[in-house]
Amino acid sequence: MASVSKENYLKIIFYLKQHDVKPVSTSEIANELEISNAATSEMAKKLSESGLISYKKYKGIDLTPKGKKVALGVIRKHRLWELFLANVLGLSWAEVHDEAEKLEHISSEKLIDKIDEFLGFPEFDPHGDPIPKKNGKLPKLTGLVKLSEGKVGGIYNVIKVNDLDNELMNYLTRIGVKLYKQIEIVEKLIFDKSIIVKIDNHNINLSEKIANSIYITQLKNAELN
Amino acid sequence: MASVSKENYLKIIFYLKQHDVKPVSTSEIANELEISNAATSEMAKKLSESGLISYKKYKGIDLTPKGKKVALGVIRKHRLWELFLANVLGLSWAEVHDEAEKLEHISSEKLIDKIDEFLGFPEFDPHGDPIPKKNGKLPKLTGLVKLSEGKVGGIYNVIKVNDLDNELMNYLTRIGVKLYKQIEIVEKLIFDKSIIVKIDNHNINLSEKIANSIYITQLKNAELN
DNA sequence: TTTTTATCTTAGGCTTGCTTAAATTAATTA
DNA sequence: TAATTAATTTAAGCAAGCCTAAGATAAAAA
Repeated sequence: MASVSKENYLKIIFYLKQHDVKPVSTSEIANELEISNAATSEMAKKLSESGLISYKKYKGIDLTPKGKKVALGVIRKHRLWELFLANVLGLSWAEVHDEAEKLEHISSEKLIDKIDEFLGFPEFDPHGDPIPKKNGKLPKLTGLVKLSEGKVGGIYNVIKVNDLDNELMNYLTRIGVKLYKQIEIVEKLIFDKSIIVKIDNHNINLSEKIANSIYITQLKNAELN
Repeated sequence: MASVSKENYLKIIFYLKQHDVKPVSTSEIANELEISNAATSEMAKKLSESGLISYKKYKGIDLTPKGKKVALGVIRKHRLWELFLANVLGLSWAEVHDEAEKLEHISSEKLIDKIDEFLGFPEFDPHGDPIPKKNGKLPKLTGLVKLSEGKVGGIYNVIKVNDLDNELMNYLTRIGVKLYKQIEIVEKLIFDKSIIVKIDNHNINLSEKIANSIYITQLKNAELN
């Protein structure tokens, strides 16, 4: 079992690799984790000895398949916890990250699987990021569409909300917009491009700006509703 | 913020003090935590310096009000998590303890309060132990009665199950007996002292032995049902 | 290509929380 | 009360993870 620190190193390496093909440098990691380069070099040696990363002095770091598996496991735990904390326990979207950052390291597989089951095996977390499956597979974000691009009469699932603006996030929470929430587009007003949607059987008017911040995906069985 | 280790010391000291008026000795703590006496002596010095315990060399340890508050906070977290894991996420009664042992140290007050709220501010955990309130008050176990002592027609709440036997616990879980579950006594059979109860609208016959392992408390509004 | 600069690693040190072994204090018994 | 035994504390040391400062290597500039 990797320690909390080791899991965090592996997680960060995984994230840094997503944006770049080159090996990750020790200083990039040090920057992200806000620790010294020296500490990162030391840890690189240890992780390499455990077979979790491949590392050549001065040449940067790559995850081995074993290390990638650990990283994805941690990310899976993080994202499932975020979703659970937000949708089940009602913590604000601003709070869930820090809490999940701790929970991801101490939750057993069994507990995580129970949470996964409780949530109905969701594919995306409150930020719209894909939740790794038990087998390590990452769901693909296909057909990501803005609410403003949906059709009148269509029933959609919220799968991502731009969390750039905290005030917006709080407002959305207040009116009941949360991940996996069902939304029906009742009417699109042409003169101000706002949209009337039905949430929890209430009709609400959302401005163009808000409708552009909510990403949706069509329900597989939308026709049945 | 006390470290994980320090929280565990304080928690154990609190438990050991419950059974005895005398100060707790360092070796008792060492025994419980399965560490050396030397480590305990060292830690005693530190906790004393932080004002969490009162400690005189060779004379044993007592919690200060400050230390007691921390201990009760940890115990509150532990017991709320146990109940949540068992009743909401469906982990077995055997599993919840180890999981809660980790969760208790990394959960924010806010998260715990949300769990408390989600559970409806319960007073007892899956083992029937009282859950400290936010203010540190411990609910009293008054009127603890065995199911076998209940009245025919009475509607009761399960508040404690003797978890001495794992097979029994699993059986009870299977038939739906869990903490805070409502149980109605339908009939008491005299010839074998077994009891027919209604759980989830099903009638089940419980042997005398089982009925003696389930502790109940009368619902305040039993007459209204 | 050589020099300079930027990046990375090693060396030595610190803190937390543990260990074993030795020393000290308290308790028991003669 | 003194001697023995049991309990407790101190001393020295170890591992994990961090730090700063110094040294080594690679990259960029001259």
